[in-house]
Amino acid sequence: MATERDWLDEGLAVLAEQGAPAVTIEVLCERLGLTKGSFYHHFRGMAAYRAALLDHFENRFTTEFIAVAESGEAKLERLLNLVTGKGDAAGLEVAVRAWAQQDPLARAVQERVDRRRIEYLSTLWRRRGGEEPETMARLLYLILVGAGHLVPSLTADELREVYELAVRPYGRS
Amino acid sequence: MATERDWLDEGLAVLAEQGAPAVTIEVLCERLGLTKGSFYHHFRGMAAYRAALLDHFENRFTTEFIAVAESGEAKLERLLNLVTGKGDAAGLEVAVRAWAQQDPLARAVQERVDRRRIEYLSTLWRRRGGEEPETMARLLYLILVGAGHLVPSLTADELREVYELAVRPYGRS
DNA sequence: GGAAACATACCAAACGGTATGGCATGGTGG
DNA sequence: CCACCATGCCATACCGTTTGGTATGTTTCC
Repeated sequence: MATERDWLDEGLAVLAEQGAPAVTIEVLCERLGLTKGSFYHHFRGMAAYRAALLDHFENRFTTEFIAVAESGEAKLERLLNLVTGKGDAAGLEVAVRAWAQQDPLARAVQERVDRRRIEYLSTLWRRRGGEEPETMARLLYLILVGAGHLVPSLTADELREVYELAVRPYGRS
Repeated sequence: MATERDWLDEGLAVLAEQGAPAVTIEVLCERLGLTKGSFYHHFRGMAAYRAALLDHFENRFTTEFIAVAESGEAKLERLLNLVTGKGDAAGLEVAVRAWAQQDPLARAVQERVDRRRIEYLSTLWRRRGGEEPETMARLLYLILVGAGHLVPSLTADELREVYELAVRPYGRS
């Protein structure tokens, strides 16, 4: 028995592994072990599903982005781990950005996601008493995004070096 | 009358605008105003074309990356312009990175491209007498990559601010 | 010099396979 | 009864590939 949430989570997984064009009803059905009848019970059609999927992505990966960082000290450290860390988060980002280049709706979502994340980093930096929080937030975010796209990925140590060089005058966090 | 080079340039354009899955023989033929017979005159088949396309990309967008920077003073400035500047260069980067996630050959190409660019930035920084050239090269490159993926793009001024903040202790270039 | 053979670049059409979204019907368990 | 799902089918579109043919040079060789 599958819930709507299951369909959406599986969609994000397919997105991360194979990109937006691979997110089809048949692929989802096969991976979930269900059939099309089930899909059409939960969603009006493919267009509605895609919209719901983007909504799901926006909620999970901005809210979660912030929530992970907020859950404890060394917030920036946690964000770095989130980028290098668990498997397909980076792949998902890559896939969505490629999707955003072709689909206006996906682009709108990506735009909100980027803006909200940068805003959060800005308040985070301001909270620490850093200077130029807006620009510094952009710098940190560009590093995060870049690190998620580099081939091959930087090692954790290399990324830490880069990060420390970027925040040089302020020391570690 | 089309040359093999025309097919490859058009392929890069399709790649930048619509992503790797859209690079099909039919799409290329329509855009070039030619037919499939012409395609099969120049290439053995789709597999051979894709390999040639990746090769074409690697040559143009690493060699060109370096050549643009080397052609005059203020080399890092020129690289920034290359990112924000002319149209679909950023879109091409996004598309190829998405492609690299699914195709091993594309991934190998992307890996070489990233490595060569970082190596070049490293020598550039070393030439200026900067400290920690390897790490600084990675920092600069992550900013470039991140900037090319952000939605919406940073303005030229915003990007310049970020860049100046990153190289803070060394002043402008 | 001139005909024959070849090379280059392209066109038109069709084929075979596959994937896809969509839907209609029928079943099952709570 | 109804949410939930299985099965089966359709119509379509797409895509790589093959084949055969056209038109224009270009070389070869008697």
